[in-house]
Amino acid sequence: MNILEKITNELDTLSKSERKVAEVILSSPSTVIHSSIAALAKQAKISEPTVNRFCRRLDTKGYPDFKLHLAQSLANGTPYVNRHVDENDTADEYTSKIFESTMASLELARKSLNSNDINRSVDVLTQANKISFFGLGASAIVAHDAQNKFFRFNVPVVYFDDILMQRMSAINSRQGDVVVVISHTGRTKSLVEVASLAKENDATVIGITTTGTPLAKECSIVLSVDVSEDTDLYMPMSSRIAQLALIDVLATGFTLRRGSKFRDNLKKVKDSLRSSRFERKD
Amino acid sequence: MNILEKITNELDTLSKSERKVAEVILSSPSTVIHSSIAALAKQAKISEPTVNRFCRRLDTKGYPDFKLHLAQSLANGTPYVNRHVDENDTADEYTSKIFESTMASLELARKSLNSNDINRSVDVLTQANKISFFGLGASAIVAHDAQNKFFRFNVPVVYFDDILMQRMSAINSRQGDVVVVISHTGRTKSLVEVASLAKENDATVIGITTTGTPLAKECSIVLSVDVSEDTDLYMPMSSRIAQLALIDVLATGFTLRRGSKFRDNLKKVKDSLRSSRFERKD
DNA sequence: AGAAAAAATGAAATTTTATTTCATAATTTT
DNA sequence: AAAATTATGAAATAAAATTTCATTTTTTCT
Repeated sequence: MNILEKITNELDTLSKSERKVAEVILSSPSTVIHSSIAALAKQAKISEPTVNRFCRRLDTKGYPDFKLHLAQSLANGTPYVNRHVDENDTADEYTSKIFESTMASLELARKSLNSNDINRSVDVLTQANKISFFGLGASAIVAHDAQNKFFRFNVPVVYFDDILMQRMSAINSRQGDVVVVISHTGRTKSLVEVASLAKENDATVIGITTTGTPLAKECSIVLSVDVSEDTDLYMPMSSRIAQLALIDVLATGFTLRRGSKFRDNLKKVKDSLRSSRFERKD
Repeated sequence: MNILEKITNELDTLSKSERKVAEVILSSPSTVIHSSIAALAKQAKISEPTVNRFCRRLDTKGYPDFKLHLAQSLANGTPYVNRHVDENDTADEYTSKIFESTMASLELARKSLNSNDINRSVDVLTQANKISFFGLGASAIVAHDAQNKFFRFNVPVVYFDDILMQRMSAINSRQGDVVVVISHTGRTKSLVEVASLAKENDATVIGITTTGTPLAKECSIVLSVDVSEDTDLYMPMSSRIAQLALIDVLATGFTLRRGSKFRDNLKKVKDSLRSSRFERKD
């Protein structure tokens, strides 16, 4: 844990003099890491042993060790955090906030993913007779993207962003088929039903959704993508990006499982697009 | 600069004994931050003053100060970098690599964006009579996503991922229309043509592409989204994610420009979806 | 190659910094 | 209000880092 947070937390377990030390440190931690124990004691108007005791109370070995912890906390700079866009933000500000929040979400999502489930998903995907990706709204584009990727693998793949098509497709699915259902909320009724229908028809259902949602309960494998809420502007933002990163992971797992010869084919697919592009001069 | 990198850089300006110190530090920096100068000297089999001189040569005030720098470098953790997926990676490894590369790309993309251009883009978007988003392949999903977002704003918006439709739409465009053309490579012939057609017909053309591409040259406003190459598996990965983040930025700018009353409407749009979802228990 | 100069190195001394000890002061409990 | 507990700092001690300086090693220049 960050030592600065720790100081704040334990502020009330400290004695009066120790609190003075804490206050000096909190008010200007970057100065403190360059101060000797004597200098800090003087600034806080207490004695050196008090500083020492203060350090020990925070589970450090002594003053130099404490400074080390402090230095590390300061170094952590701005780890990406969700920063909310504010009414009066300049373009620069909201751009930074959005990019940083997105990065923070990716970090969170990565933690919520379980490599075991990814492995199992890659297993079933590589062995599938047919792969279908279903999503609605913002998740539709994720399904769309997945189709675009898996299509390059030369496997039977479809995507639907239409409730009825999804339903028909789910009903017609069979053993050996894999249905990937994508929904951030995991509460979209029609998608939950589609998942359940596909499962009844013996398809393997992979859910890309948040942990513990109704959709998660209907799936054979759940790939949990937990991100902080997309509350800023009432529209999905980070969630779909984290889902796309997961699609990349699945696609990568797929190609790795298929071996190097398969990857040569991918290169051919890419090269086939060349004639549609303007040449690069460099 | 990271002190570990600095040590590596200056390795050949160091004397023989100092290099021994450097090697011990590089091989196990986390041990060193808990060692005294004597302990380190002993481990490197040199004298204490040598350690001290080593520290000074790296522009630190002395050994304790050096340790502080070292601690900070260690705390910085792994700044996100592009790490390439390897044939023998485990699921955990390639998942981490993909997420981290994505984050690294977002960081890069954010730097390549110019807030002035964003501001101008938001300007023209808020004043547009009609907005069209065009993309092909992986960029098609970005266009698709943009439509999804801007549709909520209750403005006339279309998206096309079909060459002919894009062409027809471009030809029919007029003053006051905004055409957003999305292409990572910026070299897709048909898209460059579409951009040029739209421009000839007096539409404002916003290009979401890499700096200095043929597409960029045809646009009224270029939003440069530079990411490191998506070379890993011959398919677009980070590029489309960075583009999506940019769409979020534009959508956010749009709503901020429109004011708070407009945002209440967005909430209504979101709430309208509620009945299609299973209730949340919490 | 060999002498002179320069640079590098470490032992010992010194200085700085941190910690411990212990007496006293402040606070809490009874 | 006395006793017990806890907090505090002065002084002593210990530890760590730095400086000084003599010695060794390396480099440069005949």
